Order: sequence, then C-alpha cells, then structure tokens
Amino acid sequence: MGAPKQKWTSEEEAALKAGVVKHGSGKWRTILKDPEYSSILSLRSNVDLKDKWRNMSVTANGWGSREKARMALRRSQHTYRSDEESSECPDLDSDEEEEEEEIVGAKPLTISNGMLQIASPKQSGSRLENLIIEAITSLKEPSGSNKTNIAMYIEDQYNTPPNFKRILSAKLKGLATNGKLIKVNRKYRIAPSAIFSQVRRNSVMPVLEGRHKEPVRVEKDDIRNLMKSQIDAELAKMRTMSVQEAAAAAARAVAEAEAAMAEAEEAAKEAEAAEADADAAQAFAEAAMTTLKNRYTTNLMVHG
DNA sequence: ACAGCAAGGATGTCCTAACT
DNA sequence: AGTTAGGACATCCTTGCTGT
Repeated sequence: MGAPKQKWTSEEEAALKAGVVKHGSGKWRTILKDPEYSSILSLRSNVDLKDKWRNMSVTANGWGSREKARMALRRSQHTYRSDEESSECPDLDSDEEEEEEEIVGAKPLTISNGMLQIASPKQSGSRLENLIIEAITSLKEPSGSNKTNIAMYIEDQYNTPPNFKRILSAKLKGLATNGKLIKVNRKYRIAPSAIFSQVRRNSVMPVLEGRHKEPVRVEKDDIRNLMKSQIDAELAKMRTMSVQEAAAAAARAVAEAEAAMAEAEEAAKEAEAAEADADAAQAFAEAAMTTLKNRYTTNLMVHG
C-alpha cells in the first residue's frame, strides 16, 4: 500500500464521535471543517472518518470471531452479570465491562425463509421490514434516515447476522421500489401507506397530522403506552367477567379491531390522495410562478 | 464539471492456536 | 519459549453515484 497506516488515537476517536453527535453521520467534511475537531483530525480525510465510523459501528455491534474467541476465553474464566442494558453505538471504549454488557444485552436475530426474525420470545416473528420502520420512526430524523443509521439502530437493538448490511441494503431497495419507503438523498422516509399497515398490525389508530405532504410520524412510545394501558384495562375487566361475558367481550374487541383496520385503510387512501393533491398543487404553483416571471420579464422588456 | 459521499476491494497489522 | 500459519481487523485506495 502507498501510505503507511496511521492508527487512530483515542483523542481522534473521541473527536469523531463528538463530531458525529454534533453534525450527524455522513457530514464528514463538516466535521473536518469544524474548528473544534479540525486540529485533532487534521491528518484524516473525510473518507478516513467514514471508514473509522464504519469500523467503530462494526466493533460495537457485530462481534467478529476475535472478540468471540476472547469472550469465550473470559467466559470460561468468570461468570457474567446479566442485568445491564447494552451501551450506545458505536462504542469507543475498549473497557471490558462494557463489552460484557453488550453481549448480554444483545437480542439475537435469526434468518428464516429469507426473513430476518428476532429470536427473543417477546418479539418473535417480527420481520426486517418492521425493524426498518421502527428504526426510522425512532430515529426521528427530519429528512429521513440513511442506511448507516438504520443499520446502527437495528444492530444496537438486536444481535444481527454477519451479512446483515447486505440484507438490509436489499430490503431497503425493495421497500423503496414497492413504495413502502420514500428514498430522498440516500435517506429513507416511511411512506404513509406503510405507516398505516404497521399501525394496523398493532391495532392502534395513529394521530393524523392533517393533510400534510410530509409523511405522518407515529410516536412509538405513544403507541406502546396506549397499547399497554388498553391491555391493562381490558385484563382488569376480564378478571371480573364470567366465561360467556369474556367471550362476548372478545367478539366485540375483534369487531372493533376490524372496524379500526377498515378505518386505517381508508385513512391511508386519504393520505395518499392528499399527497397527490399536494404534488398537483405544487406543480400548479410552480407553473403559476413561471407564468408570472415570464409576464414580469415581458413587461420589463416592453416598458423598460 | 466538480465535489462529496458510500460502497467495496486491496493490503498491512494484529491476534490466536498449533507446532516444534 | 519461539516460530509460523491462518484468520480477522483496520486502514488505504478506487470506483460509481448523487447533488450542485
């Protein structure tokens, strides 16, 4: 190779991490230009920053065989604590305790019939599509989330297979093609129809933000809280019911869920129609602007 | 056309296990 | 204990895409 390898110092890594926190991942040039980090990262290019960030993400989430071997060695020497949350990604500290926490906190994902599934009993059967939607929703990035951030989110939450990035790329491409995601500037946003089908699976209606061109965002925590409180209330009711009453209540719940689904479907159609309206309106506005500009220029030419 | 970025290939470095 | 082979990781480099 041409240039000799320059190992990253902890100071450089810290500057990179701080830069990403401040400007976001993908803004490598901006981070380099930031006077706060430019002196520390003066020997690095934007590509170096990108590569290092990639490596840091891999080290923090995807455990290579070297780490596995180390962990196996340690496992044989002492036992682990198992009640800690996994740390933030990417992790710069090579602190042993944090490494252990990540392994313990990771939720394994498995591939079955070409679909990515979570092996955790709570969420078994979840598909990669759902995870992607969850990631984009949770990241709450105004202009959408790029592939790296989506991958990092999922890898942070779940233990992913080694070829996860490739699977994710293919899935994102597929979702963008079939219209479930909208890709703008390498960033992905959720198409309204995808949100409604996601919500339908959760049997909860989202709060619509009116006829807006921006995709409707569903607050995951709101859904979770709503579902939990609803379930708690239902369970409390059911404890006091007879078998017949419980059966009747269940039938009513099914009917309500079906009605909600139909309503959601209708709302999805409306949202899509609204989007089309907005596009048409924008096209009209642009045409009007062009006409006005032309008239203005003609007037200028005629009247001086 | 140019700049900036992501993706992926190429290659040096490090680590571990096996062997002597 | 020293050496070596193989694998994994870290970094550099190239290419193609996208936006201005």
